[in-house]
Amino acid sequence: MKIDTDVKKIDELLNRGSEDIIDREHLKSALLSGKQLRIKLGIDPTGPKIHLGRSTVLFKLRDFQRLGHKIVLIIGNFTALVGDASDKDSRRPVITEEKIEENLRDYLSQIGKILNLEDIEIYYNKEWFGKMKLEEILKISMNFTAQQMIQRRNFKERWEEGKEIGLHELLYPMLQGYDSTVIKSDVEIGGFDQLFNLKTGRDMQKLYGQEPQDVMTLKMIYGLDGRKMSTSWGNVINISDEPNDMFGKLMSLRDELILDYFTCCTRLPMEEIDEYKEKLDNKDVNPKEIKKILAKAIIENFHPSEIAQSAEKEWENQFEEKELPSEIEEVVVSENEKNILDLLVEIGLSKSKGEARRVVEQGGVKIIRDGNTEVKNDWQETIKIEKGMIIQSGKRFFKRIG
RNA sequence: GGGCGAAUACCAAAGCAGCCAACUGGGCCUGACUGUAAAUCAGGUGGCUACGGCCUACGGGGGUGCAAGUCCCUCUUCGCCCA
Repeated sequence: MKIDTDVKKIDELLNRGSEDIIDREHLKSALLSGKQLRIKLGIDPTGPKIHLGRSTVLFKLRDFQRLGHKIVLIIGNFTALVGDASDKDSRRPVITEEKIEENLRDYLSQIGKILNLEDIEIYYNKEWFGKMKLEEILKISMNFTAQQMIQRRNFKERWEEGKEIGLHELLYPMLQGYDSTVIKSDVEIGGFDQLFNLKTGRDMQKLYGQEPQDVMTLKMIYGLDGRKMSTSWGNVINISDEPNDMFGKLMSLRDELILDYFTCCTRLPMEEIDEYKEKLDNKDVNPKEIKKILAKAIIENFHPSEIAQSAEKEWENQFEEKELPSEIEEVVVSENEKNILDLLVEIGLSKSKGEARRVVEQGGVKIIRDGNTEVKNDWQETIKIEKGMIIQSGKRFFKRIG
């Protein structure tokens, strides 16, 4: 494949959404040289789903791929057993091998939505680490000191706070760096918190007599609520989310985050994004309209554009026109009448009667019959069950009696 | 090997015998406002209930006592310090 050395594209590649690049000049001239570069990304298969926050590196890889460079994925099925500490302030639980296998299957199909998997190299680092001898590991370790490893910010913090740091965690950057020597990477990219690991890769390559890779870390994008995007916070958008769902989540994004999302999670031209920025700054538009464009653009990364369109329409109907969602799950209730709390629990809108009672008392439950909406706030009420009636709990949850 | 300390609900963290289904903050849920938001405000956040209460819960087990997250014993796990 021919390597694209268009300066404009290369500049965008280097600047868009990136945080640190070492060594920037070196990387730029490598990209301009016309030589095919090997771009490494290490993947730690600890969770089954890829969220938007973690997808930014995949978009960046795609940029490299589209210029004709070779993507090399390292599946950290060995290092996952150790557990990288980059994004945790306390020790990550060690994950079982079976679990890793399980996650892995899902992973590739999700990655395939962004990258062209036909033209990619994939390695499992268990291949080499599984066979490595203790002697060799010790030899490598001799080249690093505890002080060096502990410099890393989150180790330092944990050290100072008296939190534990597993000995194995100290080895992690070294192992990740060793991967780079095996696959002879020219560039390694990673999230904003990967800088230390990536730099260790440079050191390792030097030790092995290779030219050190250039490294690029990407800006972090925040979760919906402005905190770091993390599955355990529940503020994530997974790239496998249903389009309608994804649209709704993106619309509830904080306004301040709009531009970052445009930059990092879409590939709309920067000129266009700058226009949006200007409009937002001048308060020329309702930010809502810009968010709609964003939501569509992000969905189009993963789905055909008709689907993004219809997600938008669905959202507008439901939230702007206050119409019912076009698809409501049907449930069957055998009785003719039922106490409202029992009903809510039975059809799955509440997980206990206590919870149902709270929502009812607070006016969150509505019954819709023939287009007439009735708020139910008496928890003792018995509801007559009719086919086709709709029960709504809160703003977002609906069930239809079938 | 020795010493000390900790384990509380989704998370963090109070409580140190009765007023504890457990302060407070975050999260989450509901409502108001709004741009669907964010911010703000109000309410809620174990289960069941004949709405009087009842049951289950403060790492596990055992004990003292009318009464135990709260005291004692023991086990487990974790942290810190000394060697």
